[in-house]
Amino acid sequence: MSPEKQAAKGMADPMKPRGRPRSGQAHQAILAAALAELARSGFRALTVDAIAARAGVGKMTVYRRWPNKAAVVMDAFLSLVGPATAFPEAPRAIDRIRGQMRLQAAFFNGKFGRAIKALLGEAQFDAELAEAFRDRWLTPRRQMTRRMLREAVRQGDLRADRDLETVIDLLYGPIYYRLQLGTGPITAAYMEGVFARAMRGLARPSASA
Amino acid sequence: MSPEKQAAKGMADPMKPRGRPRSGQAHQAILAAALAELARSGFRALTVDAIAARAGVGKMTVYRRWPNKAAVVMDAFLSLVGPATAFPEAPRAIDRIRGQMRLQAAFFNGKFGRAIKALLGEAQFDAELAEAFRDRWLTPRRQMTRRMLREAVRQGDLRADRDLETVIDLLYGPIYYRLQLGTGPITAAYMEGVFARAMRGLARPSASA
Amino acid sequence: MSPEKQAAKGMADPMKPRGRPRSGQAHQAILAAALAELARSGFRALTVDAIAARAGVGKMTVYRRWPNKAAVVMDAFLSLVGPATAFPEAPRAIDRIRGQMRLQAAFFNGKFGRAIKALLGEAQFDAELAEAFRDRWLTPRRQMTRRMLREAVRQGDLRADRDLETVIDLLYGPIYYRLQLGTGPITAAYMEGVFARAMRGLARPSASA
Amino acid sequence: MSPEKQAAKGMADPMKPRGRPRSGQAHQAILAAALAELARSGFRALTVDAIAARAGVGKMTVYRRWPNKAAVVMDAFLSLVGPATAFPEAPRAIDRIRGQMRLQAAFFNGKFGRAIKALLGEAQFDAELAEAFRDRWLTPRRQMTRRMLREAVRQGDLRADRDLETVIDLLYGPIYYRLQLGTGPITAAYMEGVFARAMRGLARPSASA
DNA sequence: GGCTAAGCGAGACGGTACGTCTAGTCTTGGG
DNA sequence: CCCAAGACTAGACGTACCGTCTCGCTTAGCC
Repeated sequence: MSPEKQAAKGMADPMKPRGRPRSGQAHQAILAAALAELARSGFRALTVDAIAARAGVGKMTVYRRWPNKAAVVMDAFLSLVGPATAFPEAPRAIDRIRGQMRLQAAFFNGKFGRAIKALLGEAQFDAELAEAFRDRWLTPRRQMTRRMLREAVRQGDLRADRDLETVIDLLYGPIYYRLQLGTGPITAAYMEGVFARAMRGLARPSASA
Repeated sequence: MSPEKQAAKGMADPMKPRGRPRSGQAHQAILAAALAELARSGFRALTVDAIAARAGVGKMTVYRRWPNKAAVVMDAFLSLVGPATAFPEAPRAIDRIRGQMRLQAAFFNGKFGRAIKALLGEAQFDAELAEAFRDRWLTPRRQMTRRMLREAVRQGDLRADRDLETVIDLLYGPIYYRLQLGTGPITAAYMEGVFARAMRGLARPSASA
Repeated sequence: MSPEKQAAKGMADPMKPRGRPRSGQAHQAILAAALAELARSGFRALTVDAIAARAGVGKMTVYRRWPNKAAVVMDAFLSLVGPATAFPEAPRAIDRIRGQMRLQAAFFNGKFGRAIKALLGEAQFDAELAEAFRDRWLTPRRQMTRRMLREAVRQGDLRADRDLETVIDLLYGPIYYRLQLGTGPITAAYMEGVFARAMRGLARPSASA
Repeated sequence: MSPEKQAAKGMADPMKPRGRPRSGQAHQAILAAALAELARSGFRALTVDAIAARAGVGKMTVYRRWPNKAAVVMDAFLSLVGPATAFPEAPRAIDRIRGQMRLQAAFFNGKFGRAIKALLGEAQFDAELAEAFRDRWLTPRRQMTRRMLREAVRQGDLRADRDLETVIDLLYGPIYYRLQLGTGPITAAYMEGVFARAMRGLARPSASA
């Protein structure tokens, strides 16, 4: 998926590189073009020819670096959004989580939301793409969330829980669900609702004995 | 999407239908063939030609009834699974919900799970398909769940909640999340975990005051 | 090809016709529509659906009377031009032939020329159509020409010739040649040139001894 | 029609050609396959898919070079028969013409005759195809005939004639007429008959004064 | 007046080929 | 060995039209 992985195909990694070196300029141009085409046409209508043409690059140069169209677009997307949706600063970890959920809601509502939908949709048909999505988008964010959750437990705001994965799913599942299924708007208020119910629980206090 | 909607395109709906009526036999044969091809090849590899050939039907007969391959397969899928994943009987509504969640987990693990993934993925690119998915798969199930939730409130097991939509998202979001993102297996145990945490809440009892 | 031939398929020709009789009105409407479509779209672009629609007739009603689209158009064409291109009156038969050749030139230049081209073109792929063209267009005209030639021989203007077929070919071959190959305009002057050279011969008088 | 003409569509003809050059091998393979399919199935039944498959070539490669199926087959035909039906050697030009007419009769009776019929038929519906037929089949042959006719005049066998076009039509019109209309067999004897009558003329010697 | 047979307008049917499109690979000449 | 350009194979797509079939109805002659 990544250029490094591509390059590793040749066996002579530590050897001195021969011939004309790859143009970093081309790399950037391709990513930019991919992003532009993604915005213009959406994922499906977008063609590799169009990306190459817009980048002023041969198609071969694209395929030398990425195995297929989905991978290019995925990389373009990730290169762009990498640092976004961080956890805002706050004294209590629980508030940082809540803040991040609000940020994510805003994020999912813009054009990035559409891009994520498309990429995630395509990933249903392409295992490698799905892996890339998990490894480079999802996992880092879950990692961060896990850290926050542990901190919140330490600070006495959350119960200790052996299975943080499920906890994360409970908090973030609903937002992806709405994004993909389109059952309603993804607003800050909605995220607050999810957060509050997840914290407090749905059962009547007396009943859960 | 559905044939009825198709037919409604003509302006003279209440008029008596003229000409040779559409063959219900062909309709059924196409749906069956679509299902068979879906099982054999998966959604992407499956072709309309193959469906038509297997159904012993001209390609035109397929395209006369559905606008594209996704719509056919969606209809085929829905015609099959329509009645599945019902709420099992139980004295308390809250237990019926939990039971249904376990059933759904099983359901999502089989070939239906793969079909749903594919359909849901495709729906990210096709608004009409997305609508069909919502209207014919999702909405009826949410409707049913809503009824169950109200019953559970009446029976004193759940808090009253003005926003049942969010409650449903909290319960079912995680399962779709795992299905689509592949972050872990969808087991009965997982569903129990989701259910339990959603009921009890994540916060330390004292903290949520 | 003709309706009579169609009707003769049943074995009980002399039997009294049963059931609803065929509508003469539909027959005429179809021929008229075929002609109109021929003028509008040319032979290739013209569709049976269009003919039927314009005639306000079901497609079946067309196919009950003619075996295929070429046959309809051929009939439409012949019904129209039947009496045209007759031999003009003149005291000497040789002049009637020359006159008819001039008429034919004019005829081939109009829209009928285009229709003949198309019909003749199509006939290269359809034996039945070719037969119809020969039987109903060509043969009657050749018959007439043969009679004229014999008369001209009797009147002392032509040599006696055992093989009138070749003579006719010599006179009329060139006009069809130009029509089909498009090597030049089909004018009255051209026809005169053909006629004159055919009469007088190409060889130097002394040389042909 | 021809590949050169195709290529000329781009505006930068004198520019150095960039990118991978078109494969001459593919070109030849397609023509050969087209010929084979023409022999096997006839013009109408022959499909572009079959040509491409037999040539081991993608359909796109066919359509990149020719605008439609008729154009391919025409090119294939012309590339094959280019040099055929030459004028046989003889001391007197008039005999060379007569000899060529006999050769042409033989030629038109074989499978080439059927191909010419089909191509000529198709050309009635396709102006470009007709042009190709004229430019690459007909015109060169007429050119040659014109030269022969002039030589025969010089040798004293033919009258001088200002309008050689009409003379050629008189000699060759009948053969195409029979080929297209099917009014009789195209034999050497028939050609002799045409030739003789054209030379000597049809009129009674005394009458044509 | 009812019966039977065939024709009627409409339009769906099976089939087949078309010409277009895109993905991903290969091949030029030049850097 | 990389690059831009663009041709390559492969194969699905959606459209078009052919000639046939089927529906509910009408129109005739015969009983």
